[in-house]
Amino acid sequence: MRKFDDSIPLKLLKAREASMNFFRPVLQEIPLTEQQWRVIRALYEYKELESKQLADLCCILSPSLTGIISRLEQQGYIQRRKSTEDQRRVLISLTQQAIDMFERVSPTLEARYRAMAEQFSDENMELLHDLLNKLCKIKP
Amino acid sequence: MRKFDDSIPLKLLKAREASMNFFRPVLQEIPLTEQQWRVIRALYEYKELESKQLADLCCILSPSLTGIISRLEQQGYIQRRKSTEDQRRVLISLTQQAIDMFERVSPTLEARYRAMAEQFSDENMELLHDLLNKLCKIKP
DNA sequence: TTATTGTCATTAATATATTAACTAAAGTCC
DNA sequence: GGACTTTAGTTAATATATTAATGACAATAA
Repeated sequence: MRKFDDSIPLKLLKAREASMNFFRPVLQEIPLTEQQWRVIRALYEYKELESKQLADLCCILSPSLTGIISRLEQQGYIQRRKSTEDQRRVLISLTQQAIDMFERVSPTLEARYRAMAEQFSDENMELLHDLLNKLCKIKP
Repeated sequence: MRKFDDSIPLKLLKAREASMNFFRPVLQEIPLTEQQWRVIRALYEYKELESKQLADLCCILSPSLTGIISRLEQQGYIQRRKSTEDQRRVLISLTQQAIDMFERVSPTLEARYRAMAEQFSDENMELLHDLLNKLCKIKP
């Protein structure tokens, strides 16, 4: 039978942990959680997003996102407004404070990312990106 | 600057989600959570483990494991005993009920795993295993 | 227009993740 | 032996994950 460690989901989890070890210390000093940073990073790039789009991009389920959003709002990092056309939709964007914080912190994280890529090798990096893209497309 | 989607940690997360979609429905019918199954699977293979070893194998932090263990114990799936040499250590093992359940359910999960591997291709599977092993070894 | 159906975000309930603090039991040094 | 340090497991507090259910709004069909 297949051995315990011969499991793709488990290895994906462990590999993610290994990669996150490069970034966690930086985020802890801000302080921001991993998920909060993911949300902020998405909003920095897309400017304004609906809650559902944000959840999909960040791979966070809606009920979790509701809490993350409200905590980030309390910290002054994001603002929300209701869509004028569709009163159900909520549009979310970063505050200037968040933009400033992002631009201050991201160089450090980018440096950590390069350190990780260097240790892993750019070639493996590219290979892994491809494989993960393919894996994301499989459907049960 | 690096784009939002060009992130290894995020892709590892999304790939893991895609792969777990093959197994979640099976586990939900037992019902067991993903983490509970990971613990049971490890114990089925290693027979008896200390809490710390189990945490390391399953990639679950000790405080989380404490809760998972106590819930599995309540459900009659595991039993614990104190080590005789070192009174700090707790040794955990499956009950017969859990062994029976495991042997009943695992064929279905193995079939799902083969379906996943087939869709992804065995070649990609092997390549991904290698890359993830390498990635697990990097240190900040 | 009304009744039906579907969608978006949230709430509720439970399980897990994360960091810090704590307890009990070993191990170490003197 | 006694003070110090370390280790295994747990508890505490907060954040997130997961599924089900809800409320408000929108789209659609009769």
